[in-house]
Amino acid sequence: MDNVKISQALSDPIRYKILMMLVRSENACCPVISNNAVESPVGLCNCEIMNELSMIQSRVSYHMKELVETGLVNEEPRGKWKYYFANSKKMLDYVDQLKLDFNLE
Amino acid sequence: MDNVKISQALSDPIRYKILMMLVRSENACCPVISNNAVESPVGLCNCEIMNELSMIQSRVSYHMKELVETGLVNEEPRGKWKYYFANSKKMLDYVDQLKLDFNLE
DNA sequence: TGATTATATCAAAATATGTTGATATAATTA
DNA sequence: TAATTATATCAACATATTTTGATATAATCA
Repeated sequence: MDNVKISQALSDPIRYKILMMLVRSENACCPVISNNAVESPVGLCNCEIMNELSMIQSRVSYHMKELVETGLVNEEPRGKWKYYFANSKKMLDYVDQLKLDFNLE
Repeated sequence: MDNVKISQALSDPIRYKILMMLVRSENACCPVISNNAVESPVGLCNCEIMNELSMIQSRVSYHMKELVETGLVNEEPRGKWKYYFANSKKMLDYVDQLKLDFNLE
């Protein structure tokens, strides 16, 4: 089921942290202009996540791919960068399905 | 973090299904009296899960241990049986934490 | 154009997780 | 008490996931 796949995506501490970072970056009131990505400062690119979490590049790529594949994260290539955005809709769907499956609330 | 551990518990299709079974068994309006466990028909024992899912005994034991360790499931030994109960409180805590971490609603 | 920069992908290795059959423990029943 | 039943645990194996370093691709910059 879809919720099992999403749980699996959330079950890695690095991916969980990355998701939180994406959410925060999108909710920042005054988005930071970083890495020359001036036009659209929301979202984070591979290299920003890499620096933030002190991870090597291929490791970041791997985890971002996992997140994108579940639909929890959307991507948008911009020049030589790739920007990532949390997909709140998907997260809400996950939560709603949990409520149904486990009779919550 | 706690939510990562819980996501990991939910990331196995068998465990996810078992949790749903426990929730359903507890919400049944007319609990089924099964397997001689007459006094307290709610909850499910190892052997019932085993039969229901056609799994060998050690496999069920393994998954129940995982679920109990996260707190998603509580156990109560009764005679030679062990009964399991979904812990809705824990599930709600999980959902609430998701909402906080991912800025939902 | 050539050098640089950002990301993707791959194969190998490391690590973690799940499954099985065997055996152990402990309560129950005959 | 002996046989039966339910569950736990263990070691071996199978499978899946994560990490790494190397190499490839493609956009940008000088």
